[in-house]
Amino acid sequence: MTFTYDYARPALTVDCVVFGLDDHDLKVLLIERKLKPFRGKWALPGGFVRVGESIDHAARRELKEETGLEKVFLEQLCTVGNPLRDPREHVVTVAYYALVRLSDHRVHAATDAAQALWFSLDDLPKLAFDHDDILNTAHQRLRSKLRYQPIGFELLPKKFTLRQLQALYEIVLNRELDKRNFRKKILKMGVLEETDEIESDVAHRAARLFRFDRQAYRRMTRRGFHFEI
Amino acid sequence: MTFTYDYARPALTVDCVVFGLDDHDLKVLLIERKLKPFRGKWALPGGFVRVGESIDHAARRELKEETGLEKVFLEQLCTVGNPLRDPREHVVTVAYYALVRLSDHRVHAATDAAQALWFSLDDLPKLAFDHDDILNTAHQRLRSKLRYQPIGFELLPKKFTLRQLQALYEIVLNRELDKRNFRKKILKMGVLEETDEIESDVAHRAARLFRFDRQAYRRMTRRGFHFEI
DNA sequence: GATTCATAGTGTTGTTTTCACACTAAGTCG
DNA sequence: CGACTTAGTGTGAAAACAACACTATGAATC
Repeated sequence: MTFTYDYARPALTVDCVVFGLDDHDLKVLLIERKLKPFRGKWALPGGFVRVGESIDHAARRELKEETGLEKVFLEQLCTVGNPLRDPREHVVTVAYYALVRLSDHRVHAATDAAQALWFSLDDLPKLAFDHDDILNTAHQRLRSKLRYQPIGFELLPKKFTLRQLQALYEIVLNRELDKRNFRKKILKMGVLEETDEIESDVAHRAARLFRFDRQAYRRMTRRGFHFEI
Repeated sequence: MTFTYDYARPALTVDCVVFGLDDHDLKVLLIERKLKPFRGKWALPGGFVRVGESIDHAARRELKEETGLEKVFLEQLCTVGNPLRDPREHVVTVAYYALVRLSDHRVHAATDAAQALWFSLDDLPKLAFDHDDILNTAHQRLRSKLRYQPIGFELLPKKFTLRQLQALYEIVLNRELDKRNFRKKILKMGVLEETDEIESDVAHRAARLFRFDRQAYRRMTRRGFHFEI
């Protein structure tokens, strides 16, 4: 079956920059392409948008199909449509970025992906298409957005210690923060709820666990509160 | 002539939210649609992306064709692709926003637009498609971006008084600012260059004219400087 | 040419926020 | 019980912010 239109149309795809955090590193999920063009090269997971599905849906679907990831925090990044970015024809792609904690997800390649692997951000292969550019844009966006939106909590367990939270900010922002100032600042905001639990299985004094209070955050946001680290 | 593909493709369009500033008001440029669907309704200027042109180019081209505007500051806003947003078929649109000073541009409707008119932001008609949503998103983005990127200068003449600059911020941010604090803050940044001219044709003491020093701004940005009003 | 009028232009002070910095407390491990 | 590791806490100096009112200049009017 084929589809015929009165005017030529660019193809439309979605691509996902998935950031994953473990205890020390920020990584990004890439797939090895099974098909031409760029067969055997590493690329962002993604694929064609189907008629009748929203682009957000397409992004989630492709991410799940190719890497097995689902139910992740996913946000639109930008759309790139240089007509020469794909050697075959004019392909416009809507890029998304996602945040996950590595320990929560097992990835497994499927469909058009020969492999799906986490790469450290400072040890990346050359990517297919203009995916390097997209990845850089996503990394910058992650850094700047982390500072004024509480998206970092997507990268942590439900309950976490302040030390974990601080480490997250230090890894993504790539600079050290002062422990006391950090704690004062984040606690004063009132978006963290102290639980009565402490971490376990540590070989030293256990730290208190906190939880992000999304309700409080939303309430405060409506009243003009501005989150910022 | 027709075009045939193996898989169905959504149509791809661009739409522009053009903000215009006069001395007192922030306005937005709308066109009256000449064609179905929503014939006779007001909408954002925009149209189909052609194969072989970049999406930025498509946005500029459509804006010029339908309203006569060209050489404006134009930046990508977001992409919306709900399959039901257009009653005809699945149409994905890349939205842009633009900033102009009203006095610099005469608009004139053409091609698919029966009229092109500036509307005050608090007196808008109901728009075609989901253009209300796009417009709201653009307005929010303008407000927040104005604070931490020096895009406001796009809305002023090359040389301007500090009073004009402050008025711009007050109009877009919709709150009053203290004259002395505003002047101190913006001058201390060092991104304004004082000219040796003063404004003319005013019936009172004339104010000094300043110019935005883009070079200085770029230099400082590379060194980690962070613009913020 | 004196007066009026409108806007330009300027400083100070108290408050808040930021930043730099070091020790004690608690729990584990041997 | 001593050594080790991380949790948890406060203070002071510097910078940024917010609130606030008067004098200076030039044009217009009489």
